[in-house]
Amino acid sequence: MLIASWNVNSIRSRLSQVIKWLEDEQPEVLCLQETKVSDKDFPYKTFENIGYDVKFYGQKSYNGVAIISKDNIADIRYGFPGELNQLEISEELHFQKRIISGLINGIRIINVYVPNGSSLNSEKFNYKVNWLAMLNEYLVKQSKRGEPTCLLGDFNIALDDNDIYAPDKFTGSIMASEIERKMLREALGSRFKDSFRVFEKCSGHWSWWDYRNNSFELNKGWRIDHIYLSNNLLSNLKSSVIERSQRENNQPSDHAPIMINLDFQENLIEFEDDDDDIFNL
DNA sequence: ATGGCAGAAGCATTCTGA
Repeated sequence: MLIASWNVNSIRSRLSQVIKWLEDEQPEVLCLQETKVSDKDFPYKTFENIGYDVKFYGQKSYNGVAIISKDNIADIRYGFPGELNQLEISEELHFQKRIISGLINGIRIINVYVPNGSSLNSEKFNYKVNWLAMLNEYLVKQSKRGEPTCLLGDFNIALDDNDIYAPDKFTGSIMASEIERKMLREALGSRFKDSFRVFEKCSGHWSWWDYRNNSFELNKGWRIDHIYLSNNLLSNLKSSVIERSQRENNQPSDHAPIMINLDFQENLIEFEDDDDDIFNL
């Protein structure tokens, strides 16, 4: 079972590239971030035409997440608990669509687009810190359910110095500060493992390259897109890769897709739903 | 310290991203 994640930086601009990639790679699940489109304008039919189910949670211009799946997506959660049922949010608050979750083949998929945070002394950084605290709470609840869980997306955090092309230049600043790393580590706890680091311990593997300064050509990148697995899925993990070649496309996203392969031939999932629906209050 | 590049909104230019 192939499960992938891709920050596409506008699904409408990247639609043909994403469709081509789905047809070539045939993943069972692809999670998108930064779709940058209102739900009423999401191009879901293009995905249905090639055999994928689509669930999306977006807004005009900014943010937005989606789950694309060959198999049925059940028990969908839009946003954090209660978020969907809040009254219409004012313009100033600029309500941000950054998390969507669903159950696919017995696996809980949690797709996140963590705020960037701009700079450490900004109001946006406070928002990022608060958002990570909400994610922590969400994941604590999730782990109590015992479901096999795959947490993936654009985290906008390089957890380790070897996730940055020039750690001496960036460690301590936005996406690599001690407070962000601490908060993400706490949210992950001992509950989740970074699938990529199961196989690859070295530096030099990036998922994002800035559009500016010839960053891709110079291979100046960061690894800020991650796929985490709950411990009860680790024995099924066969590979975890970054699809770097997609960054070479014409008019590419600034992120490359990332993808894992889970094999259930030997270890079948056994999980009983306890119907304790703490997420839909 | 600032800008580089790209996308959306919307039609000139600003805002946002990372």
